[in-house]
Amino acid sequence: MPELPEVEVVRQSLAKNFIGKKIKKVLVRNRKLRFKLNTSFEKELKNKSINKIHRFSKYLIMELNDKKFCIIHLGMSGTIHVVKKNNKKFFTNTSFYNSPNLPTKHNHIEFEFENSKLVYNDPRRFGFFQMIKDQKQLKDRFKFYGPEPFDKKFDLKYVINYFKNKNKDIKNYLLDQKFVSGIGNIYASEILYLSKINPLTSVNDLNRTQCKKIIINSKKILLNAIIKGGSTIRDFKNTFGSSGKFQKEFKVYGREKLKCKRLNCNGTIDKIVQANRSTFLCKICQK
DNA sequence: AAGAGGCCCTGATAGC
DNA sequence: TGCTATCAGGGCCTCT
Repeated sequence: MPELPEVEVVRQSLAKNFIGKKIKKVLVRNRKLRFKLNTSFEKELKNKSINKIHRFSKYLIMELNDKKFCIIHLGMSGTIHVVKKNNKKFFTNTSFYNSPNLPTKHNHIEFEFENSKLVYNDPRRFGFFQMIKDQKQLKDRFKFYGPEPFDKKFDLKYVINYFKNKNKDIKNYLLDQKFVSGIGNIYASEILYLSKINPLTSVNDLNRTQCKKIIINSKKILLNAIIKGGSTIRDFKNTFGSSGKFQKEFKVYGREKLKCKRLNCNGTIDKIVQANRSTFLCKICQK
């Protein structure tokens, strides 16, 4: 679930709940995430307050009052849950999980605040937490990442220039974080569908108009997803990233063999595989 | 340098 | 029912 829009929705929720709050205790149940958690992790966070919560691409960046940062990546299956203290069992019993959306397994990391808890859950453990010691190190951490779709730098000149002498499929470039940051497998399909561009098209063969469309539609799709995510998540008071109600209306993703939603198109959505990942498209209206 | 492929890990689901 | 195979929204690393 976590592409840029989902991470942004999580960021907003975390900001609402934890800005200015002090981390009283850090509990780590499993250090073996995507990267093994440093032994000093707990100590570096204990008694620190959260000044701000930023986001870059699919990364959450917690800015602490000692000017260090804690970055969080949700990987494929990471979710963050907020548990409020008004649950009686909160600090007295480990089986406090009576929030219906909070899993009982794979809750690897918890930050305890005075009146609430942040719980990090991640079955596949492709996500990670990482401490960053200062602004400079933070900048270095992301120096090989391309601009976000919203970034002014992500313009026609940048795109055309980047595609020079390249010949991968456009779908793969949308997933390439060095080119553009924050787009994942779902929205890559959606962006190309909206742009009426076949995902198999080599970037060599894209004209200016098509490049323009990709830029505009990347912004459009992601912004819309943030708005939708924000509105659907509002009903979930303590839990973020829960499945079930967190649905979006995808035009192509997951719609294999269903009818193309474009007006006056008789096409059927196909599923193909590119670089070992599924791509959904309508071969009739995506040329 | 660019591009292809393997791999980290668990859980849900499909097929037999 | 229970086994095995396949697939999942990410990104890093290695090899060619």
